[in-house]
Amino acid sequence: MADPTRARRLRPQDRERQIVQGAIAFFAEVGLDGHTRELARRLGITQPLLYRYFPSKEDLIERIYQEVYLRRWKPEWEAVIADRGLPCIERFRRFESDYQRVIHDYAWLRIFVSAGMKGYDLPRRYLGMVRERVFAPLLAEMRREYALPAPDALPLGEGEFELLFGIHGALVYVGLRGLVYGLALPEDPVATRAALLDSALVGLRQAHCTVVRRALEAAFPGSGPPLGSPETEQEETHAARRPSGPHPREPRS
Amino acid sequence: MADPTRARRLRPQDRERQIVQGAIAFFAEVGLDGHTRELARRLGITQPLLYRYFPSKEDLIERIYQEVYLRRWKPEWEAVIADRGLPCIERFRRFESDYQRVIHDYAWLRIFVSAGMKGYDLPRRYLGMVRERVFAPLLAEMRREYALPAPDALPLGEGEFELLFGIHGALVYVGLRGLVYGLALPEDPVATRAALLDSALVGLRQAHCTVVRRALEAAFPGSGPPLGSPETEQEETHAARRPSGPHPREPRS
DNA sequence: GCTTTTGTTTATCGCTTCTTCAATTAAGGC
DNA sequence: GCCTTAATTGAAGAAGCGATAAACAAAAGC
Repeated sequence: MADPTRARRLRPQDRERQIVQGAIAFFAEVGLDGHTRELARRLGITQPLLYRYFPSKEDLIERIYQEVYLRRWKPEWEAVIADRGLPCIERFRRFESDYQRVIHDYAWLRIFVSAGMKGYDLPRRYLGMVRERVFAPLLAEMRREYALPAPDALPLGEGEFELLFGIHGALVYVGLRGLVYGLALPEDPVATRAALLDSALVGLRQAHCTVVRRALEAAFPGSGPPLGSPETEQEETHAARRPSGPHPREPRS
Repeated sequence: MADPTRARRLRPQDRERQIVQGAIAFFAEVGLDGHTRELARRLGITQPLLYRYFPSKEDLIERIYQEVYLRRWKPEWEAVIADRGLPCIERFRRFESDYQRVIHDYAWLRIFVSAGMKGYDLPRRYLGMVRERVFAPLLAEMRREYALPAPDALPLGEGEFELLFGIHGALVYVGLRGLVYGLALPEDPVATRAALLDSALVGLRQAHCTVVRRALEAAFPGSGPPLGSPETEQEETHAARRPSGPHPREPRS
């Protein structure tokens, strides 16, 4: 007879999938400190059954990493960066547009943050991948497109990465505010991020050229004419003017 | 005789301060799920002594909120926003410059994130303060400076707040990467944020005018000439051109 | 110097944690 | 319908949690 308190007998493959999916939702909600007993209760199974499928809580979490982060990484992201049929700005726009759509996810963001808080190195490794596989090649392509020195002549600088991470962070923050800090999400987060992204991309080329030109000047003082073709030579960026700029200075730093 | 295993007898005032400071460092490191026994061990006292000073763990945490967040809020932040002797962009620059210096702190950021993960409403309330006490008045001042409709004629829109939160988030992300995700911090985080901020501020006025003009058009279709004086009438922002822009479109959204 | 006050610890309660192992029960093959 | 296989559970161990009460010990007052 059907005992409603007893879990239906499933094929191991199905049970495992159920556990993994349930664990993702559960740990996303309560953090990686969540208790296995509570997880089992939510799944409608007993707690020892979890240990039939995963030798330890840590193994289960490792599996979650595979499922949520490594499996959702798209090689296309690296491909679009290399696509010389598009301007670099557009390549970056497409990357962020899709990347943010993937990570703007309750489980993705919250487990990522929880792992960071617990000192696991998943977030460090993952963002390292973004940096090395996406941002570094992109910056090289931007150097090329903007007629700046190649990375082997002038290594990619921290400031260049920060330009990309800055835009990246602005977009991630939309999700953090809603999914971690508990504020109301924008009515249409995708459109919000798109608008933010477009608006930030406008000044990227200019800022990149400025950063590289300054690094170049620091490395080879007084060498040659200014590099990097600002094809629409607008006003110099605020940053460049600041030291002797027209704005009133702060009384005390 | 001095028993090295026994805690020195302190004035309650001193002991309390010691506990609070120790608890801030401790919970920042391990998260708010940290155990009171471990906290006591680090302080060199016994665990029940904590309960002499704080009736419960929750009370101790509440005290930490006072100390780390409410006490560090600066009324000057609201004052600088109202200072009509400065351009709005400069007011915002000064606010973020100092605000980020305050929150770019191991304990500040990590306890904030931990509280968010645990569903406490501190982060929600705190960011609500930033929104209502800083961003809302600033947007009103920007409307004024840029000759846009006042908020009582056209209420502040989500998109305007997102412009400010976008820049804000880009700066916060510098700290998150280092203090939560475990990546190497920039060599000089203050300079990094300053550069990021300056670079982002360049396009803010333009973007704000665009957002408001669009909201205005949505509210009162076909009413009058374009408002908001783009005194340096550069190219329209990418965002505005996008729907029929010259860039190759993505094959499938 | 003795007493009073109070900062601090020892011992413990009741509950929960992750994990294990033998017992139980359901499904599949013949 | 029985038997084999294996999915699931009950019970329990060892350790840990927040919190409490009584005992101890160091400083302060007379």
